[in-house]
Amino acid sequence: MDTATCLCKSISPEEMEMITLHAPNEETSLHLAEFFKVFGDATRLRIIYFLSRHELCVADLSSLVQMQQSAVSHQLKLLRLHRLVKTRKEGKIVYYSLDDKHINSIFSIAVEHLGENE
Amino acid sequence: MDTATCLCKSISPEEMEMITLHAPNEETSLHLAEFFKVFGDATRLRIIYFLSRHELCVADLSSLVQMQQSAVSHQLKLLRLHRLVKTRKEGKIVYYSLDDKHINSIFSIAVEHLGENE
DNA sequence: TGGATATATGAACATGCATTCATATAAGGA
DNA sequence: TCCTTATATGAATGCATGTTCATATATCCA
Repeated sequence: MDTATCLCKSISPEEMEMITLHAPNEETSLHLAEFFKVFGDATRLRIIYFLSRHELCVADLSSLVQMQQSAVSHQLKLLRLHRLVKTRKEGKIVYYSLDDKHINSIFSIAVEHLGENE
Repeated sequence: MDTATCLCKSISPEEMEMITLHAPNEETSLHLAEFFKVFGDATRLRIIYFLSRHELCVADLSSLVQMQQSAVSHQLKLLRLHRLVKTRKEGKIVYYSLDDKHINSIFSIAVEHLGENE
């Protein structure tokens, strides 16, 4: 692991410098990675799908995704932490709904990508 | 874990049925999750960033992301598997470049999301 | 052919994380 | 107040995965 000089001589030192300078810093790439990680789980994706169709309580989500209430609660906590869902409490019942308008755009692009391969 | 009937009575059985019927099947959500998982790692994100700026050989990538050549190769293999990068061989040197036009759109949306929170 | 360089890859290891189980909290009803 | 129901949460567990080390393959050069 030496300094970032181009070994292949296919790219000028100036260009190399530019690329390095404008690279996202460690913090930024970590944040981005954390964000994408949230979508990297089938259960969470299904939860997000159901919430995109209708506001739902935990029990309903639990039966829709066919997972234990505890598992769903844990996942919802993570989604809340990343501000992808919001809650509304009514007595004992907590209603969850989506809290991010970007989600659908991100999904459609991902689906496009998958559609083009194979 | 019982069948998907609405427990909260906040949503009609017909609507519940519709939501369930149109839900992405297990295979689809798994594929989507796999796709997002690829972006859920800071090292891979940095590799993708550098490749978005310039075609690069493994050694250059290795010094740019400051990781061992082996680690970079492993990650590149994963990116290749998901058809996010493509390769071009010239003698001993293998040049990598991006092979997905959706990547930038996905990134800009993610950055938007992060920008809006805090 | 032998050596050097660029890249790929398998095994090992450590860490992260999704799920489960048990239990806590909170609210409503009897 | 006691019981039931809805949700949250901490600890434990098992599996996935990123990195490293050692080594294999492939290409170029002398």
